[in-house]
Amino acid sequence: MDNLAIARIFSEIADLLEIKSENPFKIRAYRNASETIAYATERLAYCTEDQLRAIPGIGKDLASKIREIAETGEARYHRDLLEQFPTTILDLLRLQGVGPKTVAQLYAQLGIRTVDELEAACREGRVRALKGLGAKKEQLMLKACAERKQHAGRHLLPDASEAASLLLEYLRAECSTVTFVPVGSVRRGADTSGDIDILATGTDPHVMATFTIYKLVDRILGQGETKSSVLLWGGIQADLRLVPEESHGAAMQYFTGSKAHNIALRDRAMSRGLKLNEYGLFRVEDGALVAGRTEAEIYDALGLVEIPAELREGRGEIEAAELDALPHLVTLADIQGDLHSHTTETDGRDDIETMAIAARDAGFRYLAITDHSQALAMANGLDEHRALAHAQRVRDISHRLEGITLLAGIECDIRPDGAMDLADDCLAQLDVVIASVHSAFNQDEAQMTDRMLRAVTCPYVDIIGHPTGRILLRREPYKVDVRQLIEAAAEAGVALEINAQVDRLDLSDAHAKSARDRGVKIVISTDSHAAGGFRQMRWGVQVARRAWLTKDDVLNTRTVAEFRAGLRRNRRL
DNA sequence: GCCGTTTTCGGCCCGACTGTTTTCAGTCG
Repeated sequence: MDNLAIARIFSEIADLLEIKSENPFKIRAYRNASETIAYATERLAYCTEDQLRAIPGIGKDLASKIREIAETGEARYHRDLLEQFPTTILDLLRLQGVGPKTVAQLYAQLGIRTVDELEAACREGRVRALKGLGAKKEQLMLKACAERKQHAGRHLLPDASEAASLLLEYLRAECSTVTFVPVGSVRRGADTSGDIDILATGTDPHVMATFTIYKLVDRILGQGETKSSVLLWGGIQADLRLVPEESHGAAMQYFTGSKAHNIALRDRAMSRGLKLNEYGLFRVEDGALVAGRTEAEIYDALGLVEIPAELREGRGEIEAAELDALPHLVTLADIQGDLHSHTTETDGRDDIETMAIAARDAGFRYLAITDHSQALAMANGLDEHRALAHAQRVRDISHRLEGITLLAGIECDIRPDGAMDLADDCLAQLDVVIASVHSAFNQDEAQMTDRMLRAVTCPYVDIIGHPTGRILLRREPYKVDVRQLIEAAAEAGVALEINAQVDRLDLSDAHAKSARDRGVKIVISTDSHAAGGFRQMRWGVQVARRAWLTKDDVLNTRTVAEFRAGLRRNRRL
């Protein structure tokens, strides 16, 4: 039982208690604990009750529940709650604009348990009959249902990757003579995945049976000799395909995709009198096998250097490979610092020093502490006075610590009219300023674009944080004209952020590539709210790689001195 | 449910916005 599984159970308990209108502080205790557990560095299933109780936010009761989950895989309290409400009710809670009170009301008065039932009830005008709900709310709910359906069956990259690596670990242990590799969108590092694809090469006759009896299989969707599909616990589908040794490379290529890349590649094969499929590259005239054992062999036979999986999206990679002009992609090891983090001074979970040490342990040479500004009241955002005092503490601690440099910064809100949330003379005294939108998300495109362009013109803004505001599988980006934003950033010398939070990954790969093409510098930041957050850097780097970024394109691959020299504020001096 | 005590209860974050209201409840960040 890994930490995330325990965290998920606590989070579900919190959701269910909310629907029951339980004591809000009890709910918060479960939610806090869920986050703490998800971020914890050691595996809590191996901890004793005393060790667990030493963790802030985990008391007697929660410690014993963690032990119970570690030993039995489940908590009785959680099961009891689920008996009072159907599990599907939790899907309703994830709809935009639908909270616990509404879910409780919908279930109690209309018996609504699923998104489909809610959709039907809205269409029939039954929802507006409930107290506090009207026709307009019905429309919003219909829209939320439609958005949900659009995302149904998709999963965030880390979820899919984690499920894939557990499955691979199991398969490799059980069938040692067979080679297993992840393919599909997980191998390409796409920000969301529809399913997990695994390729097996070898001759073990038990491979398929081994796959379908995996302990996390919820349901077998299909089972054959060369292809099987299962639905895993948690709703992720996994497909396994078995191919003979001589087709390994061709199958890897074929099943890694993407579709657009494969079509272009097959097209190229055809124009050379060749045919490409999952079994190999063949000559059309006599059917002779030209290549198939490795991917490199296949690309080579098509006159191309091997293309990294992340670039196989049909965005010009074949043309670049033909000229041997593929970028040398940035790696996690190139990253020297992190430029976006929060502490207990606003909505972070750990203090400055704890964050600094965790960043150092994660391999970073520098860290910018960038807490929120005053507009974010719920996060206890900083006004000018507190921001400067906080900056002083950051600098003091930086002097004291070995092996890491702290930069005193801020994540300053961009107000709805585009003004900065803090005065210029305050921003001028900080080392680095990120400007971000956290309010009035529903402005129209003209307003939102003007707002962000105005932020870019502020001479003390160095970086635009999570520039489109998307929350993957949950919230559409705000309506900002990214092209104009990139143009403005290029002219002003403002960097754009790739926020590595797994449900943001914002900029997206496609936008980051446009920014790079226009010469805009990129920073990759974890936006860590706790000491465990620095591990998320890898997901941001994954986006950067898919965006064709090299080490030179990314500001935080530089040393701290080079980085500071490259900031807009210092260049204009 | 956790925490920190002034040791065994009382405090724990809140402002803006929206759609529903006629004074506010629910949701979001």
